[in-house]
Amino acid sequence: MSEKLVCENIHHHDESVKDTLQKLPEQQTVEALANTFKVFSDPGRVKILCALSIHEMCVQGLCDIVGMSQSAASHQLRLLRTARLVKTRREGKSIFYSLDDEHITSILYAGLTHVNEKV
Amino acid sequence: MSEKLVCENIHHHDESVKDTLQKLPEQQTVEALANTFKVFSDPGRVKILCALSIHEMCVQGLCDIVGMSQSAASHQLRLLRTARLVKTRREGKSIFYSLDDEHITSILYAGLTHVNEKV
DNA sequence: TGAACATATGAATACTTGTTCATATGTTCA
DNA sequence: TGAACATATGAACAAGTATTCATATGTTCA
Repeated sequence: MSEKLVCENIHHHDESVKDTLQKLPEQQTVEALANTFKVFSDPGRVKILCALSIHEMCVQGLCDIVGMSQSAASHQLRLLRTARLVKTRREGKSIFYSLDDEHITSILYAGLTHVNEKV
Repeated sequence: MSEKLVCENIHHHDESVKDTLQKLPEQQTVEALANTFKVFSDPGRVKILCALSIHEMCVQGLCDIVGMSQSAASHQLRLLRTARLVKTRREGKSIFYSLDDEHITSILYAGLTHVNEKV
């Protein structure tokens, strides 16, 4: 495909590539990683996750907090559920959402550290 | 007032919302967070970042590693540069990319931990 | 039972994003 | 200087995504 682009003086350049390719995570893992981060890539969802890292919350509450319509929030919550980032619990008419495990918080924190540094 | 009793349930809900709203990061921060994670939400970019966490690399090398066209890689690299996740260094005709700081690796690791757990 | 409430879902739409193609910029070396 | 190489960029298009509107499901309580 891109043979034309392959560098002529291959020596150390090619070595680095080979070496790096070996140490790289598998394609499957890379895709799972990207998919995980994709869930964190929307302000609404981040806000939901932050809220849930403080307190479990019903859908109405989350709507109030993120300023989203009930429908929009519900769609996003389905995404979060599918990604196994949140779990639910029914209490009467309401359904309470909470984080599925603590890794989620540590991902948020890792991001926060970066964000705070760059300001 | 007698209505207070009726409102008791709502209050409980409302209290959580109020409390959570206070503890929540600012809107600005939430958006910065989401934008940061958005950069990690593409398999190509994740692969690039993983590669750079192992070794600095020129564009050609990155193309080989991620299996992207030169143009596509370059566009993605601009994104990474704009997000201040990578920095560049020129050496002759080539431009070498490397991670801008170590937080990036820790974000990747936080994600990896989650991904590995869910398998 | 049915009315009121809480949440979920499907379809349509407006918006965003990644890639490609063509071309431009910048560097080296003969 | 010009030819060859390395990288960057703009425009266009295809694919993905978030929201809205309308409606469906499921729960409680009178």
